[in-house]
Amino acid sequence: MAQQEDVFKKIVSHAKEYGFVFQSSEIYDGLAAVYDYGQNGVEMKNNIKRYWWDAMTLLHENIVGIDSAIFMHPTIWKASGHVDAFNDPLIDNRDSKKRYRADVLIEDAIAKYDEKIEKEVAKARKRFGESFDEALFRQTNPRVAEVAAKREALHQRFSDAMNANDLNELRQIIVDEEIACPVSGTRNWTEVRQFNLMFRTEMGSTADGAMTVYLRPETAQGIFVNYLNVQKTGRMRIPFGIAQIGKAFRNEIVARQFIFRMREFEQMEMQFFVRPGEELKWFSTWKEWRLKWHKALGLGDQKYRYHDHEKLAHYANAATDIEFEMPFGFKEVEGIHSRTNFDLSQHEKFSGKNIKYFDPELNESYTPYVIETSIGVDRMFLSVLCSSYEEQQLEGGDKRVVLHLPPALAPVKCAVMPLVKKDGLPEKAHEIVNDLKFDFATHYDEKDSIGKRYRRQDAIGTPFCITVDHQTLEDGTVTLRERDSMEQSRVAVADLHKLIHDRVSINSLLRRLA
RNA sequence: GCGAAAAUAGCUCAGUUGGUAGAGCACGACCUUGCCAAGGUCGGGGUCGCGGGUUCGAGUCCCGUUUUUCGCUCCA
Repeated sequence: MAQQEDVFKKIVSHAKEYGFVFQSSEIYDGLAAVYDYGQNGVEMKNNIKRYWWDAMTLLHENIVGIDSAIFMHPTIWKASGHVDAFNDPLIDNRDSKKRYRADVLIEDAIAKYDEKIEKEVAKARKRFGESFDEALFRQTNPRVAEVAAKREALHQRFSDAMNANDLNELRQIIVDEEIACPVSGTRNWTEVRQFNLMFRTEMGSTADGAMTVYLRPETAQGIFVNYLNVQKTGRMRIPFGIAQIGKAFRNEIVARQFIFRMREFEQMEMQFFVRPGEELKWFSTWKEWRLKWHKALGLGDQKYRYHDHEKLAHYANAATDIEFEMPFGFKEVEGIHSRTNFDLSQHEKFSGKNIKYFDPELNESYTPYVIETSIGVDRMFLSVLCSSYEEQQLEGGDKRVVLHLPPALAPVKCAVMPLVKKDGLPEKAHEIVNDLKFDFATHYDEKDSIGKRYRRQDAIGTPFCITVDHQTLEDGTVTLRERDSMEQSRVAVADLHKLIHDRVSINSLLRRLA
């Protein structure tokens, strides 16, 4: 395990050193759990997105894409349940390290006063028997009155603090009431903090006219609220799917492990709309197909496993994760969920609009059921990077660091280099670059020895190196050096295009899915 | 969020009870070699994460803070 963490550290360093991933705002000491993609990272990320997008939209005639806005009507997040899910003032006890909802702690304290009063009342009832006038007793008994006054004062203070959202006051109440942690029994509390899953901002440039809006915590809702637009304008028939790639934002309490859990991240989601009752059939179809998509990359079939959820979210009737073996263990990369008709029903309820689908074959309207496939682009990126990284021991004691990236995902497809930078070889090499660059990301490099240049390309995962030598000038052939095997073959310049294309195109990956 | 550790050049790191910031690799120019990295000469790059404090003097000691990593916790 310690060794694996070492490898992970090296991968993080490598990602920075070779322009894949940088800490955000680094010259200002960074911003927690936010990262930027560098010149090689963005190419690889785009390739991952292209592979997913094409697999979804080109290979399935009943799936189309959309690109919805990040800002959405705030009520959408009430309907989806996101607003209520995380809106609690929380406080930690430093001794037991338990976290509590501050409002619940205070409500318990109020309840204790009520209990005290009830005890007094019960005692009195016992003492006076039949003749006991409970209402009069509650009004006149000094002990009850004292407790009731305290209870009322606390209740008032509490509701004022909650209404004003005054977290300091909430904490002060807990201190003043001498509320202790039920576990440790101590009163060693942290500050009260409001935990919000969603990032908030304001729409409207004047303060009084502004409306609170949220950065979307998932892209799925943009699909749900548009599904009928797409269905009608695209003349889609159930079953059909809508795909989307886009940024999502979550104010994670703990964000860790490099780009695995970030506050700003990118999702690739496809929502598949089906007839009620057929959702589990489609769930298993997508479960299988999505794994096939992953395995086609050739990172190693044994690195994947399903993790079926036993405890299901309230909206789901089946859910599974596709997990990938990262250096820090098997981790979720993609989720496949049968979301029932929960989201669409909620939007129907909150919007008051009829968004049912009319099924011409059944001649009836219904709210479709939804199968969701949701994959994190950044996690996918990390899985590709981690499984591709190798420190290879070569014969003769040499070492090289090589990224065995799936060629279709590699940021640079080929590098062209003159064996020496004289005798017209650089000119010839440039000629080749100027032809290949229309179809492939192509590098030119003439600095340092040829071996060193090969190693540099290995470090960013370039599948092919093309070397121009004196023979090239005579017969129009070059050496084509392959990244993983380091083997070289003599090929004609005229054949380069086809040889490279067959290996590095997204297309070559897609064909494995057919 | 709690606890622990770390932060010095692009990367990996050294820096003595506190006394003028270093190495290797990487980077740039020129020369040399020419099919699997580390030949020569010269050069660029660091207010030692940031802010205070102690001291004649702080990379080094103290406090705070930011970021990262690990464990717990939280979330899904």
